[in-house]
Amino acid sequence: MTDIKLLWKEATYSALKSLAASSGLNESIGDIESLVAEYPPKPELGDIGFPLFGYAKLLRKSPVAIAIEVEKLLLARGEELLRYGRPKAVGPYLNIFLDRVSIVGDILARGAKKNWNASQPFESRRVMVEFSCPNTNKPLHLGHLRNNVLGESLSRILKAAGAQVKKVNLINDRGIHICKSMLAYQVYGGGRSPEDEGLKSDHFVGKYYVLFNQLKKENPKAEEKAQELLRLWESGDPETLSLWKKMNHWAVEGIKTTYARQGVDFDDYYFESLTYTRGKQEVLDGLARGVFYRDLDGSVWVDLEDVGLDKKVLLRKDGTSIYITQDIGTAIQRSKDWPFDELVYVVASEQHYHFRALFEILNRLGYSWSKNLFHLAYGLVNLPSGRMKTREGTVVDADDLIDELTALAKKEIEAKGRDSLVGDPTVVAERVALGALHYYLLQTSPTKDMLYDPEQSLSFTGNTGPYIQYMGARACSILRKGKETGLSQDSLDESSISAAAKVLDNGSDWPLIRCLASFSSALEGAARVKEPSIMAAYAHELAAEFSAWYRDNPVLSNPDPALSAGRLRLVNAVKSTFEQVCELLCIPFLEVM
RNA sequence: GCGUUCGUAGCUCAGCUGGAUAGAGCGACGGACUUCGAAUCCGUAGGUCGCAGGUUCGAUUCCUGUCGGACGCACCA
Repeated sequence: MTDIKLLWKEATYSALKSLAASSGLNESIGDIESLVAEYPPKPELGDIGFPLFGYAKLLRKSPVAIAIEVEKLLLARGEELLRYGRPKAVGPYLNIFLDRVSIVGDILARGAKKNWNASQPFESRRVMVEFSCPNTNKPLHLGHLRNNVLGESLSRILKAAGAQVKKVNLINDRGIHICKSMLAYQVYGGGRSPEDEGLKSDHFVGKYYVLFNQLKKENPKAEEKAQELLRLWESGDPETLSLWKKMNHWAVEGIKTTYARQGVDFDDYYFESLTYTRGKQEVLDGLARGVFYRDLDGSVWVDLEDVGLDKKVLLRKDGTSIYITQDIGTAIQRSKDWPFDELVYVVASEQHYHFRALFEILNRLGYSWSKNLFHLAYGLVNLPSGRMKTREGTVVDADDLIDELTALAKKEIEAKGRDSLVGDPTVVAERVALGALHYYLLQTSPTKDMLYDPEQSLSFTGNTGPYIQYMGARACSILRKGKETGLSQDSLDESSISAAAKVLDNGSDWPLIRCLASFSSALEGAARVKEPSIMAAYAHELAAEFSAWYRDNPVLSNPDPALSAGRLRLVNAVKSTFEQVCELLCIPFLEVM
C-alpha cells in the first residue's frame, strides 16, 4: 500500500512539473515533499487525494483547472501506470482510485499468519527505551501502570516498525527514602517476613514506608536517624547492607510479579546502587575542559542560562554526585554498552526541565548523540477527587486495581451466563481487566494529564479495550462456525487468493478492506511520533468498521458460496490484524470472552 | 516572577508534517435480540475548537498577545 501511494505521488508530482514546464514557467514548484497525499473523507471520492491549492499561484491557474490537466496527463501515460489505479479530478483535488483487487489480495495474504507486516520504516534503527524505574520502598501505583504500558507498547510499536529495541529499567534502590522504610522495619518489623504477615513482598515493604510517618510522630529524631542509616549504607556497614539487601529483594520481587501480571518485561535492569557514582568522573573531565566551573565552596556547576535554563549543581561541595550527575553517567555508559540511534526516556512530565538540562549538558560534553535523546513525557493520572497523594492515602495501588477490575469482569461474565463457555472465567476476567486498563491508559495522548475515573474504566461498554477484544472474539467465532460448515478455504497460494480477491471487489466489502490496508500508516505514524494513542485510535476504528461490516454483510448465511469463502478469508485477515494490534497495545487477545 | 505544557459537545477524549461537512465514547431521548455471540448495532439532540489579533488561497492545527488549569525553576530523586 505504501509503495503504491508513493508511486502515485511521484506520478502526480512529475505531471505537475511538466505542467509548469509547458506553461513556460521556470519557477520551481517545490520538492516532492510539498505535495501532500491524504485520504479522502469518503471512499466514493477515491483512495488517495492530492490537494492542489498550493500550485494555483505558481501555475497561475485555479486548482480545479490544474486537477483536470493533471488527470489528463496521467491518463495519457497508459497501462504502464493505469494498471495501478485510475486518477480523477474532484474539484480542487486530484484523487486516485486504486486497483482494489491487488489491495484485497495483499490483505487476504495476511491470512492467519503472525508476521505479515511488510512495512518497516524504522528498519535497522536501534532504539533504547527506558521506562518504569520504580523506587524500592513501595509497590507500584496507577501512575506506574501508565508508565509501564506506555513504554512496553511504544517498544512493541517500534519493533513492529522494524527497529531494534532494547527495553531497560533503572531501579531506584538507594537513597533516603529507602532508608526510611528500613528504619521503620527495624523499629516495628520484629524480624518478620512478608510470609509471616501474609503480604505480597513489595506491599510488605511499602507498609513500613508508611509506618515511618508514625515513627516520626513518636520520635522527633526519626529523620536524623534515617540520614544516619544512609551514611552507614554508604560506608558499607555490613548490618545495614544486609537489611537493605533483604528489603530490596522483597520489593523488587514483588514489583516483578506485577510486571509479569501486566505483561511487561525488560531486556536489562540497571540498579542505581551500582551506577550512582558514575558520572562523577565525566563531570570532573568536563570541569578540566572548562565546560563546567567550580564554586568557591568547592561545588561544581554548569551555567545553562544562555539556553533559557538555570545554573545547575553537578557535584556537591563534598564531591558527591546528585541525581543529574548519575543520569549523565548512565547515559554515557549506555551509549557504550549498546550504541543507539535513539534513547527514549519514558518519565513523567514533572521532570521535563531535568531532561532538558541533562540533554544540554551531554551536548556540551561533546556527545553528538545527545540530539538523539528523547523525553517521552506523560501527564499525571488524576482521580475525580483530585491528585493522588501518598500522605492522604489516595494512591491507587496497581495490584489492588487489577484485582478490582478482574472481579468486576468476572461478575460481568457470570451475569451474561458465559462462565461455562469461556474456559476458566477467572483467567479470562483478568485478561479482560488488563485490556480495559491498558486501552484506557493508552487512548489518551501521553503529554496530557488524564482523569482516571474508576467507574468509567470499570464499565466495559463503548470506546474501550473489551470492545476491541469482543470484536476479535466475534471474528474468531465466525471463523469457528466457518470451519464447521466447510466453507473456509485457507490456502494461501496466489491463484486462490486472487480469485477470492475478485469476489471481494465490490462496494460493500471495501470500507473494511480500506481500513485493514491503513494499518501500516497507523503503525508508521505511531512509531514516528512515539504515541501509542494513534494505534489505539486505529484499533477502535477497525473494531467499529468490522462491527458495521458483519452486520450488513452475511458471511456464512450467504447464498453465494464463493462470496462466503472470500469473506471468511477476509475475517481471517481481520482476526490476524486484531491480534497484531492487540499485541501492540498490550491488550490480551481472546478467542472467546 | 520566569519556563514548559494543556484548553475541542454536559462529561472523558480523538483530530497525524496546515486542506474536502471538526469525530468517538459516556450521559440524555427513541428504536433493534425466532437472524454468523445484544460486552453489540441504528437514529435524534448537543460545538463561536478558551479569547483577540496575525501569516495563508485555506488555521482546531503555525506565530504573537491574553485569560484559565497543571507541572517545573533544590548541594531531593
